[in-house]
Formats: sequence, structure tokens, C-alpha cells
Amino acid sequence: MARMMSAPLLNEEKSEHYAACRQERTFNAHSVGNDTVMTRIRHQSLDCSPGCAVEATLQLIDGKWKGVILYHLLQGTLRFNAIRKRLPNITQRMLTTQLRELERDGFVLRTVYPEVPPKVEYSLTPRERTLEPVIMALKAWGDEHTEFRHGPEICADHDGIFSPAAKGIE
Amino acid sequence: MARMMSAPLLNEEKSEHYAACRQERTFNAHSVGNDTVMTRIRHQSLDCSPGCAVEATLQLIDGKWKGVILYHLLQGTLRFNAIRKRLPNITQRMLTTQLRELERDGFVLRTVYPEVPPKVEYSLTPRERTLEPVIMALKAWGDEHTEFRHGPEICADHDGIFSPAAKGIE
DNA sequence: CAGGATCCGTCGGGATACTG
DNA sequence: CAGTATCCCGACGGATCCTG
Repeated sequence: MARMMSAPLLNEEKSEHYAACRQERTFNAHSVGNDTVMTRIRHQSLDCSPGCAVEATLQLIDGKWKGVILYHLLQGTLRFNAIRKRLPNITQRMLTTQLRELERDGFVLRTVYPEVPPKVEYSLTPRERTLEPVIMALKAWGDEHTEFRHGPEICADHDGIFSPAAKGIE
Repeated sequence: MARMMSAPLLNEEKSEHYAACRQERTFNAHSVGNDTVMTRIRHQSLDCSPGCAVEATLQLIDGKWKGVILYHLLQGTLRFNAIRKRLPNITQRMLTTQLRELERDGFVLRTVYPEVPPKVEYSLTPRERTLEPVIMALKAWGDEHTEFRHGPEICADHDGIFSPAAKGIE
């Protein structure tokens, strides 16, 4: 979801009455060549109606992987590749960017151990802990209301958080 | 969020073990000219890890406006333009498509009254009612943890669901 | 190990304009 | 009133190769 508007500034003209909305600015734009990296701003125009709190929250956990990442981190600190193992389909690039966003949003803490080989751990901040009920609500609903058949061998861990299979990883 | 993979079928080769994931198919592709309309399939590759229930739920309420729309509909049946009034920034096109998706996902009921001028009402299905706790969790968190200053005149309806201002509209 | 850099296609979604 | 029909931009995100 969520693209930027083409001309956020021009927009002020015709929307004076909700111009006071959050106008978070790009904070980290490498913009190498023509591949603008990390132009973080999900949707700038939160319509300031009562529902916008819902929107605001959703922005923070959208992004195709955020939800799952947060969910997995709820079980404890994880290293980069440990997270990757839990998300078989994610690419490094995606994992990195998603983690960076979560970091910037104050949800995860990134700890780099100055070693060789490098070791980076991701853990949750207290702020994210407050999100836990939300994540769990999402999961609960998904468990109850979605029917997507899945091979048991890798998808059957709905009760024990991580089964013994997780013994020797990492 | 969420694009399709370029070659979903090729993907099966290297991911036999979670090939059993939900493979929802495009259901309604007009594809007029080169503007493919409504190629519904958020992300087909739910990684089948325990967190995928979270993802599954998120898919259903992402889409930049879904959350707010659902939230507003929780207050009761609304007509098309009534919804638009609550989302100052949405375009007709977006409102239509979002509503169509919600309809297809079984969340909203679309009732057309064969009159002139046309009258279409949107209401929530029982299925969506089960989502209510989730929506409210999102809203609650947003209310508590996001600071986006807003002009009071249009953003100050956080207690009374819809203030008297909503008297004569529509 | 944990990424950075690049290239590139897909498609969400905004802005009009038109209509039964 | 409640939509379609188009045009079009650029963010999202996948694949691939490179590196301290």
C-alpha cells in the first residue's frame, strides 16, 4: 500500500483545512542514480477523520513483511539470518529495508557486535511491546478466519511458538 | 504494499516445500488496454511460518483505505458519498476499488437500490464484525501512540463517534 | 555474516473526464 | 448519485552481483 503523492507541497493549496496533518519528511534518501533508496513516507495524507488513528497504526505495520517480522521478534531477539530462516520468501534487500524502517519507527533495536564475522541482533523496543496486543489480535483473527491449506511440516506451529525444529538453528 | 511476483509459477521449482501455500488467483482482470484493473492478489507468497496468520490478516485490511473504511462502516450502513465525506482525500476510483475488494473478501455488503438517481448502500457482513476487535485494537493503539497534530475543527471527533456536524449531510 | 549497490518490472493509486 | 474509462507516475519490491 501507500505511495507518495507526486506533489505533496502543491497539495497544501487545496487542502488548507487539513494541512496540519502529519507531514513526516523523507529522512534517509540515498538516491543513488535513479533508484531512490528508502524514501520513507508511507502515505502522507492521513485524512484527519476519526478513523485516522486506524490508518496511522496500519502504516507502521504494513509493508508486506513488517507484521511477520514483528511477530517473530516477539519471541525474542534474533539475528539477521535467523529472521531470514523464518521468512523463507523474503530477500535480503527486503529484510534489510523493512528492518530499517522498523528501526526508524522505533520498533526494533539494532545491535551491532563489532566482530568478524559481523553479528547483528534485532530486538524489540518497549514501544513495540505496546503493539503486542495488536499483533496478537491480527494473528488470532487470521488463525480463526483464514483457510489456506498448508503442508504441516513447516506450517503447523500454531500452538507451541517454535517447535523443537528450532533447536539448532543459528 | 504487495506486488505479485513476476513469475509465480517458476517459483514452484525452488520452493517445493511450501508450494502448498495459498495460491489465490486473479479473479477479475479487465485489463483494458494496458491499464490492468483489479488484478486482485495481494501477495501470493504467504510464507508458511507461524506468523503467516498475521500476514494473512494484514493483507485483508491493507490498501491504504481499507482500515478507515471498515472503521467508519462499523458505525453503521453508509452510502457511497457518505463514505467519501468521511475520507476527504480519497478519490472515487480508489473508494470504488477498495469497496470492491472488501466486497469480494466478504467484508462488506453492497446493496443497490434500483432507483433514479442510484442509491447504493454499504454495510458490514457478520464476517467483518468478527474483525471489529482488530480494528479497535488498531485504533486504540493509534490514539495512544501516534502524535500527529491536527487542526481540531476536522480532527477532533475522537470520543463522540460522529458529532452533530454530521446532521444534515447526504 | 550482514549487508550495500544496481537494474528493472509490476501495479497501487492519483488526476481527470465521461456516463446510465 | 455512483460509478467507469483512461492516462500515467513512481514506490514497492524481486533478482542478482558485490563487499567489509
